[in-house]
Amino acid sequence: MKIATWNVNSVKARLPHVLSWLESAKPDVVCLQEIKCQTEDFPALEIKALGYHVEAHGQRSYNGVALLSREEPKDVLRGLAGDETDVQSRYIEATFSGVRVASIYLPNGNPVDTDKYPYKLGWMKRLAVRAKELLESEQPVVLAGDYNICPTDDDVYDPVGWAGDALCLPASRAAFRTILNYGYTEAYRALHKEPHRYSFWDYQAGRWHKDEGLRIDHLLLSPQAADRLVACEIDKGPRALEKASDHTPVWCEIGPAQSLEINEAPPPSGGFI
DNA sequence: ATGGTAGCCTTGCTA
Repeated sequence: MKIATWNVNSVKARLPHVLSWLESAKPDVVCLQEIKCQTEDFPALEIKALGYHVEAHGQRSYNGVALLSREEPKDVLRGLAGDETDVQSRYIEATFSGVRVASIYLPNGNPVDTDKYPYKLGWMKRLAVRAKELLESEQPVVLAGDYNICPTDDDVYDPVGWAGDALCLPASRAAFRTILNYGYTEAYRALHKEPHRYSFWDYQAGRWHKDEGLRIDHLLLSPQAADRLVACEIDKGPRALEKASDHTPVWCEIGPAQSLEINEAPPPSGGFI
């Protein structure tokens, strides 16, 4: 089961890239972020024509998340609990083949001396509560999305220059580690040790061509999902295209559920002599 | 060199 996350920076502007990537990469589930349209304006017809179900949670102009899937989603949940006053569309969750999958667009948090940063940390606290609830369900869970967090300096092209940014501040990284410490596995880092592999390159200052990026798009796996993790890759292809999003897809492959049965050898025969 | 790019349905905001 191939599960991908991709911040598309407007699903309408990126529709041709999304369609061609679905056809070439053949993911089973795609978590989209920054669809930047209201739910009813999501270009679902074109995507459904490729055999995908669509569940969107949008808003006007900003944010917005969606789940695309080969299989029909079950138990779709829109929005992150814990703050009834929060009107930003940043969270959607559903079950596919027994795997609970969330598409997450975590707040950016900049500038850090405004109310945007406390909003980010508060949102992460609510996400941690939900992550813990899901863990206690003991099902395979994949929390995928644009976390707007560089987990370590190895995930930043210029750690010194970015040290005071909301994506790199110690409090941001600590909030991210809180979720990992509950028992989630960050799929890319579990399988790849090499530093400076990125999922986002700013449009400005030729960052893509200089490979000066950030790794901020992550897939967090519960133990029941991590036990089945067989691959995780960053697909840089879509970022190289004309009219690209500033993010590129990251995907993981979850293998079939393992049987608990153990093929034991017959018990030793014979006895005391 | 204090810039630069992209998308919104705006003429500034967000990233």
